[in-house]
Amino acid sequence: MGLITTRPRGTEDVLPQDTAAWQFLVDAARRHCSRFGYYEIRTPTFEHTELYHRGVGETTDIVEKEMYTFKDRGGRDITLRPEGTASVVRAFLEHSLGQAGLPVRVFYVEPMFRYERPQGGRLREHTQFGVECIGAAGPLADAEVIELGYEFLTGLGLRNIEVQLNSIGCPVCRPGYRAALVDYLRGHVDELCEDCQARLDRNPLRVLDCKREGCRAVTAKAPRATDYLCDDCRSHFDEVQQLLASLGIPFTLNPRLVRGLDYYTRTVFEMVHGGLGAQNAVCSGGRYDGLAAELGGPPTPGIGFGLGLERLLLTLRNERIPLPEPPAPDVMVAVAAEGPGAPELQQKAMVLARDLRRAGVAADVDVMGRSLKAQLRYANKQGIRYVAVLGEEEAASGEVSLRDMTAGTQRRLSVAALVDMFKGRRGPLAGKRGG
RNA sequence: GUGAAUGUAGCUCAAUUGGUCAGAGCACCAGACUGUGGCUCUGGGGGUUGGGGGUUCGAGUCCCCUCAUUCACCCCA
Repeated sequence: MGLITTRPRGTEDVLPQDTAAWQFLVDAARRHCSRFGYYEIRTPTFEHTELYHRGVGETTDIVEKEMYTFKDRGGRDITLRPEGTASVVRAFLEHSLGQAGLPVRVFYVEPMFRYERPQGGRLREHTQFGVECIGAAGPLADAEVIELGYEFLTGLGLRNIEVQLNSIGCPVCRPGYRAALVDYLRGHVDELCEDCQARLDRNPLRVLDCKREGCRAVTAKAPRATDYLCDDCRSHFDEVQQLLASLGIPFTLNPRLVRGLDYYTRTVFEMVHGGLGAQNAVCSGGRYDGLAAELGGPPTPGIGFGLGLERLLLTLRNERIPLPEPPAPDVMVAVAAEGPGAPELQQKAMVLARDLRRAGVAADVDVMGRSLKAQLRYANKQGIRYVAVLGEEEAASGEVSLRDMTAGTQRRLSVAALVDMFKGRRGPLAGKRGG
């Protein structure tokens, strides 16, 4: 394969046989969100690079090494969106969306770009379904957002979704915790891996989710964020848990859960599913009470999550959860053409197909000029159930021979009767198609 | 960015220790007494063996580089 017939690394083509499943997922997300009173928002695919430096944080992996950043022809510093929350909060501030009343509840389904080494369930371009609830500071909003994500996943038929929950405090209590954590870790520096030794100064909380055995052994006995929460954070976290319990959403507390983005405060969560390999988080999010102010707007609390659709699709397929296949046309108009009369019959076939389509029927027609046998083979392979054969004889009497490919039966009927027969049908018949 | 494995027709894979080894199955196209699919049979198209360089009389088979894929790490959706 040459360069021009190969897609860029970490990207994916969604082929015709897969688009029905994609549309189903996106539709499901939209319906689900509208049930919760969330409205769709669309933001640009690229933003000023500064938005992510300020919003996501200078020391995060995303900003340090994963962004697709470039200068446009006007010399502006631009970055392809690596995550959704910063853009949404930016739009919230730019358009003063809060004026319409709080909270502002929105969702999006948009592509994200991160320069990472591709792996199962991890791409350089992926699609994220995310929601944001902006303006509500209390635990009710946390519970609502988590409920929305959890019900979405289980509603698709997924079993064994594990909700992991933690609280990483706020500007009041986190410094104290951070100091305690650093203090503890300093006593075990030599047991930490190189990466974590570097993290100690830059972003000590991140040492907690290191997977290396040595580090895990150290952090297993490290102070926990939840033991250092201030009174407000403590009660907030307790109430979130009570609410989840009363909503019937099972969860487990994971003190190692810290999330890689700087804007998180208080509640952070992930929904994981086994069978995804190392990339097992299908949905994750948290509260970001300081983000709006960080971006120069009035202090405004918020909470949301991001959910990777490629990863979700992978999980659904692994779990053998049935997904829609693209429907085949209802009927195909085939031409039984012999000799000099062929062009005229082909024209009539095109006209008949047009009339069917005008009547709302999904109709295929041969454009290859192939033999009747080949046309039938084609119809069979495409899963088209009915073939209307148009030959000299039929054309002369304004009829077609309608063949039912499933039953193997055939009968003559007028063109008008054919259109009527399909006209009443609601939606295309299901059929198999492609690979 | 680190480590490992892999890379032969659209797909799944063959090809003794480097020497007719560029093949098979499926798929595709076309035929099988000429207006009819699915089954069967016959025939056909299709690959500069990911790309580049090197060793050799000769490389898909050995060496180097590069690109890509997969898995793990890093991290995340």
